[in-house]
Amino acid sequence: MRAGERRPTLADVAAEAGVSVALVSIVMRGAPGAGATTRQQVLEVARRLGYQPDSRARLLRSGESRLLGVVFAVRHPFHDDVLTGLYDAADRAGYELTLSAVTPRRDERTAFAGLLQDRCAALILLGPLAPTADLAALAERLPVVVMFRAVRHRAVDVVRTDDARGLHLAVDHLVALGHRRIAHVDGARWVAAGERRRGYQDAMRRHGLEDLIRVIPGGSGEEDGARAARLLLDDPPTAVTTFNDLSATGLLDGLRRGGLDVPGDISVVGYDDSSFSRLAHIDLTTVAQDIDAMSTLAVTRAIERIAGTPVAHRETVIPPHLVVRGTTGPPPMR
Amino acid sequence: MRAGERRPTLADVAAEAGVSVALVSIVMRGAPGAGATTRQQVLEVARRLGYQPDSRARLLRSGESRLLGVVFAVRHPFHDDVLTGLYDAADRAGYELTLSAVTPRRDERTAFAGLLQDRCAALILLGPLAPTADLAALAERLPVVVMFRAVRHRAVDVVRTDDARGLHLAVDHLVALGHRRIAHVDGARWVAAGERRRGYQDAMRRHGLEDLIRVIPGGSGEEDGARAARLLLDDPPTAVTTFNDLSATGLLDGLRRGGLDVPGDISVVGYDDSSFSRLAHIDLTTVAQDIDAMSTLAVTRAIERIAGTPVAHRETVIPPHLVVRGTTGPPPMR
DNA sequence: CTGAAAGCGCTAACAA
DNA sequence: TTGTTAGCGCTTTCAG
Repeated sequence: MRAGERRPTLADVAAEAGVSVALVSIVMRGAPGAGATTRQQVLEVARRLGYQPDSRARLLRSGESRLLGVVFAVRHPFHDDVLTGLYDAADRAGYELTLSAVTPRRDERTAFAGLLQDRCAALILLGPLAPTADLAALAERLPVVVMFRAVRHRAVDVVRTDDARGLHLAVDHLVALGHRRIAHVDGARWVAAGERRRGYQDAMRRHGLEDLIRVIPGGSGEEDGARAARLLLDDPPTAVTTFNDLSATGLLDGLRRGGLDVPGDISVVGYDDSSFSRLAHIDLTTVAQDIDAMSTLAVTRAIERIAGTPVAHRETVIPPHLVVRGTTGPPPMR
Repeated sequence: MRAGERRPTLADVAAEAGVSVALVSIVMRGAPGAGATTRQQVLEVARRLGYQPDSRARLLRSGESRLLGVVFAVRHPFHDDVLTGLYDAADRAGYELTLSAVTPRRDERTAFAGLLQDRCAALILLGPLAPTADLAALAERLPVVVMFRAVRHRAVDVVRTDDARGLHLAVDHLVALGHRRIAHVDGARWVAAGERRRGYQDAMRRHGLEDLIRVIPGGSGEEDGARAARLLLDDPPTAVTTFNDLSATGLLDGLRRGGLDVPGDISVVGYDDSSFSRLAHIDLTTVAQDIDAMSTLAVTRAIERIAGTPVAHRETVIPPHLVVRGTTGPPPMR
């Protein structure tokens, strides 16, 4: 960029084209009310001058922001896929996305504040950890759609997966293969951990296996899975469901180091269908959430709220599906 | 959000506090020129009304944007770490970041355009794939800092890793362990692949191993690594360097399936220190880039350009370092 | 179909 | 220390 050069404004284009600014505005927005010839000319001048409309001024004047703020967390491979879906959905709806990341050194509060100042019309939060009260306070100011987490508050919209059903699918799959001694590695206090644990317990009961229910303390990291493996090695079940894929990979490694073959001796099911779960040497059977559907739903819901459309349900729960890969198979013969 | 409720403006706060808008503006910015008592009062009213300054109006008026646009790609675990570093650096410098993602269905052009409309003061691009001419055209409009890629154009600033040196480190490490037959799995046409390949070749020559230079066609994905493994199994070397971690994991899997022990029979070195390379069961020796230093440098450079500070070098090249983990060891005895 | 004028929420002169 | 005033670049009436 050469110094001293000002970016061209509407007025510059208007002057150069010999028309009024209002007309240029009409042309740039593609709004009706300009002759085809004039339109061509203006467009040509704008291109030549390298004119870029200033979205700040535009939004400021028009009052409407058509801007959706998204808060996501880095190092969640899962969120990357969601962003992809959200961009698609926003694009289809004629909205822009503005992103604010949560990083190890940038908390949710900061991420929220940034978006608030940008005058987003609504916020979409991916698996926020903030207490419900904070989310409710936010929702006081603008429509808030929370994804991948249940929030029991009437001001907050929720689009999440039926996590209990996810574990039903996992257990059903294992039982169909012939497993009975199925353990679950828990997700501790993480978002959705409780529902997944209860899903596991329900499913076991439904199959008449309540006496074999076994919940192992865990967490969201690989090391949590590895720790769980150590706890299981003394008396290994024939199959394990887990809170998430990362924990499952740690578990896999721990079990193999302990001399067990997967899936020969023991089957493992993850949760999330993370990108690394697809890697050939991990090849994890896992529960996948329908990210595209959920993204579309979240954007639609946000826009409905912005428009003030009455919405019947605050919470939308999407069924997950099972992706069967190489870490599950029949139990070993006795 | 209850419908019909307008967000409070400066004027609302001023009216409520019984002072002028200018004074409120001064207080909200923390600028000098307001009495302590008034300041307290105004702040209190603002808090009570839930006033949030409108950064768009603020920026529009002040002319300065203090906004850095960042283009990153989704599904690059590496970029997550860079974002973390960039937020830190921007925060220290008193700048805001606005993110625009490249996704499988949202190309770089679109990502650039979005930021341009937001009137960023400068752009930071993480490993852009766009041709140099496009980047130069962008740099015509505002300062552009490219990271993780060499761009030979006087209008574009570059902060990148000395990738050749990265492969020198890898080869030196392997040679020190006693390896001589070291192959390199190439990154095809990807950003930086050429320099890494040349780094490998140089290092081999420096160690008098030019006759043992062996470049295997590859790519950036796991499947490329797996394919390379098949090519190597006929006549395996004792060590392999790779274009990146993902390719290395595919290679690892392919080699192990082919009956080789890593690192007993063959050592493998990745590149990037991706988060998954740290997973205990992958535990990949890899070349790490100094992300924090590079992030700080990129932000600093962008701000220098915005301010019009004369900058001596357009290109800053940072040395990488080797992270030794479990996939490298001495070559097998003969 | 086109132009003139007002004002979005804010900051920065300047005046009081 | 405080208030008044004039815009930033744009959209949006409302006249012509």
